[in-house]
Amino acid sequence: MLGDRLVHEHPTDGPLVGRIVETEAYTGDDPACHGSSLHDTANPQGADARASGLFAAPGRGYVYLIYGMHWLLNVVTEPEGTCGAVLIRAVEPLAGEEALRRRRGPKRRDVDLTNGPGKLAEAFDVDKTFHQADLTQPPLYVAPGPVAADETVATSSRIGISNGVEREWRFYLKENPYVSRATPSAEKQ
DNA sequence: TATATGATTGCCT
DNA sequence: GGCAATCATATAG
Repeated sequence: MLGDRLVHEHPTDGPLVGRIVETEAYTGDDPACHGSSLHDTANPQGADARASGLFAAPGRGYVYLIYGMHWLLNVVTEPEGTCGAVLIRAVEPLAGEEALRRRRGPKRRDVDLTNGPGKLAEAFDVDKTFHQADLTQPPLYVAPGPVAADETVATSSRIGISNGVEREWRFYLKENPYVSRATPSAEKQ
């Protein structure tokens, strides 16, 4: 999904477009995944549990409120009935920057608009509205895009989790300045 | 029904 | 570099 475009045809701010430069993967047998407990135990398709969205059909949105203040945007990737999704952690603004900046606040630097999962969700006006929405159709969708020849896809362990840390399922474009800097040191290549 | 915790960010020292 | 904000979901009583 790196290089793909995240497009939000916003009703008042016009088209907002970002290039995906950082992602993380989560699946059902992964202790860091919200659906893993369901995977092991109860009925996975339980009606309105938060994590049930992870078992939806591929291409659906999985939007999750973390720490009571930030929305994280995921795209469900596994077949219906299987738990799995990709977290979009950072994008590079391609269009609608004025709107992104206005929503994020006037004193944000360019890079600070979208270089984190909570930041990009706020900038793109993504919230629970898009939970389980179809991300192959407007107003919010992902369109295929290229990775340039001079760009390097790097991997590392995932950020901000306490389980499954050993899995290096974070993918990002190494030279891109819009990749989140995570917590200080633990950057790998 | 009550309490603990997290796929984060931003403001504090 | 450290910590508070704030709420949906999970787990305990």
